[in-house]
Amino acid sequence: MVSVARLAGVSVSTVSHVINGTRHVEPETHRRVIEAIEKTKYRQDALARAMRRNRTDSIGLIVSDAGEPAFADMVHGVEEEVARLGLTLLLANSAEDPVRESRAVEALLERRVDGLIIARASGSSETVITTLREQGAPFVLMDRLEDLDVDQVAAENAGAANALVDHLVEQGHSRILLVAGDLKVPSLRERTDAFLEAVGRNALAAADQVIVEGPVAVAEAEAAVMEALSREPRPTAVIALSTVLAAGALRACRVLGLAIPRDIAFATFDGFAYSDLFEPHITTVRQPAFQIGVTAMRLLARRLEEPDSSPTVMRLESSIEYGSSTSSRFSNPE
Amino acid sequence: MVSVARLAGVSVSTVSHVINGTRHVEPETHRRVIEAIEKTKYRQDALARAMRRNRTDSIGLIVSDAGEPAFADMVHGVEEEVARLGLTLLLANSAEDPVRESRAVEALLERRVDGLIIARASGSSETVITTLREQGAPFVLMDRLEDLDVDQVAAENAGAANALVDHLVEQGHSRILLVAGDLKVPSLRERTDAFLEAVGRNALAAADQVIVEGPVAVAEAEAAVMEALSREPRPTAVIALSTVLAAGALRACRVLGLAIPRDIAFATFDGFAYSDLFEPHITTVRQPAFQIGVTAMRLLARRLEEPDSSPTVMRLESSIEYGSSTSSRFSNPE
DNA sequence: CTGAAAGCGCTTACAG
DNA sequence: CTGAAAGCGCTTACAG
Repeated sequence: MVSVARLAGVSVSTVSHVINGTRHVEPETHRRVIEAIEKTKYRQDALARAMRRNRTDSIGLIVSDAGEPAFADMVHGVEEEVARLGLTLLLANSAEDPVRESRAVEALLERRVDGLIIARASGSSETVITTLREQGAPFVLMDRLEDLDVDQVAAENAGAANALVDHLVEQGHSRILLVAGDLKVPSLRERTDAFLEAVGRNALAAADQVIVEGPVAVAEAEAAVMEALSREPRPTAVIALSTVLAAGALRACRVLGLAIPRDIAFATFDGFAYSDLFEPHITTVRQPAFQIGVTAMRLLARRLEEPDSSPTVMRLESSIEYGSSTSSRFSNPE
Repeated sequence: MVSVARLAGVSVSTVSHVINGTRHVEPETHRRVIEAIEKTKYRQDALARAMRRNRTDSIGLIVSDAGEPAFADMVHGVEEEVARLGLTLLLANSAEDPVRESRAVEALLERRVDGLIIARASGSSETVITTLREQGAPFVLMDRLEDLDVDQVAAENAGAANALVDHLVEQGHSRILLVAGDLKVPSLRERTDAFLEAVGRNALAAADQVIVEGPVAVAEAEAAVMEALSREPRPTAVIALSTVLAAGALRACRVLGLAIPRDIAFATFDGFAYSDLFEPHITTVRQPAFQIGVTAMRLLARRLEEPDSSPTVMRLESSIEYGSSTSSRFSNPE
């Protein structure tokens, strides 16, 4: 910068003002400075700049795995809104690991992102929230909501879970296996609670329902579902609460030689990419993942503008794609 | 930092040295400093630190879409190695858009990442490379290699494409539709060239082969394949060169009512997540994506340590998963 | 309309 | 073993 100033025969203040357009400078001087910038191949040092401005025009996004379809779409949504606002996105995966999540938060905070969007990891400790608050960092919670007075956005889980159970009951099922996974994850907990409520509302025998709680990875889900489906009387329908759990459960069905829907009905939340192209067509609850991402970024933008506005919690409606996997007519209703 | 120093009754230099363990300090003094740090809830300012050190211990990774299965795995590989090295990863999607790619490079460079790993976007302009070189930023090219004297790593594409054609010929096919996509993408170009070579080697009539060039998005691929499969004589086998192209091609087959493999054989590169769980089982070339990510980070780490070592270009072997989609026996060979 | 100078929060020779 | 001070590359009152 000083060499630019020298070459243009002006002060560094003037160079700074030319670059940032922050005060008027004579056209002629302006031209000389621009020229000098090009000649010296000068690039602004964002670090030094951020240090003075206390802003970086960048925001951080942490999800457990941007490779999972639902998160991938949320990321796309955030990206779209970020681009529209002229900001930069720094993305990090926590791999569902609280330690990596904390590290990512620290790293992003250290890099002075202006705000953070977080889909918290399962065992995520409260210190993450505490850290954020202590630092006074604006943030919004995405997908996995807590009972906290902060900005949050996620899919409306309860209604979809209810509708799914109603659908299965209509198809004549009364013994359902719920592959619930890690109930420390708020979204899974919500879906499970709604499932239980729907079971009661439909007057299904509580003792006939099986809930597989705990598995996180595909292999764990497979093992747990194998076990659950080996007991008598066998459930006649499966609901998996996430893509990973569905993958494990499907693997278990295959190993046990259970055909879908002939031997067992199957439905899932989130589901698989391009699933319309493959058999079986699995009945799937789709959350408006892209829109959730967009909304998260909008909430954050508002928080940045009005730091003292009262927090908003938003729930976006999910929809259900019905497939042959839950059709008792053994045919594809599509 | 100055308030920590005051509270501990020492100089800021001592505080700095305690934090970084960069020189010996009396145990008693050390204790007082630590205490003061805790009492003041002091956090190091990474920006100021980076500014002085000229290092940030972070690296940048740009892919077109971390949501695509192959890239997702490469990202995971990079992440693993990054974690092992105690670094931080900043991830960005280019959405296959040269403008966004440039912006991401600028943003990461401005944030002073120590190095960059890039899977270049399709229309990626040469200025990206030029910028990187001008800045003297260490970088490695991943997945999409160029004829440049820089560190690079990707799957070995030619051998796999050759083997795939041989396989189809063995199954009796002689009219193949290659859904090649955007031939500006080096990996697709390599696969296409190898396809052509294999066609020649197997003495197939060049005029019987159809190459669909151009489509990038799913819908574009669908339209182009629809067209290609509507002409007579119809190809008896399809090879798609990427996940997205395969999705479009499968959609076209479905619209045309072509069953796989009964009416047409189908094979693809990269393929779908959890594809073993669904029908049809599509013959798929799997690149060692995770390992490619790991290797990219290793190459970068070496570059950081030895800036003047000569560049390495690495090719990692792909493998082929054979599925019923290319089985002329109409049965699942698994 | 422009410049000299303070200061952001650190690190690191230099001196003692 | 420790401190005073220069300097990293910027921005921004302050003065003219």
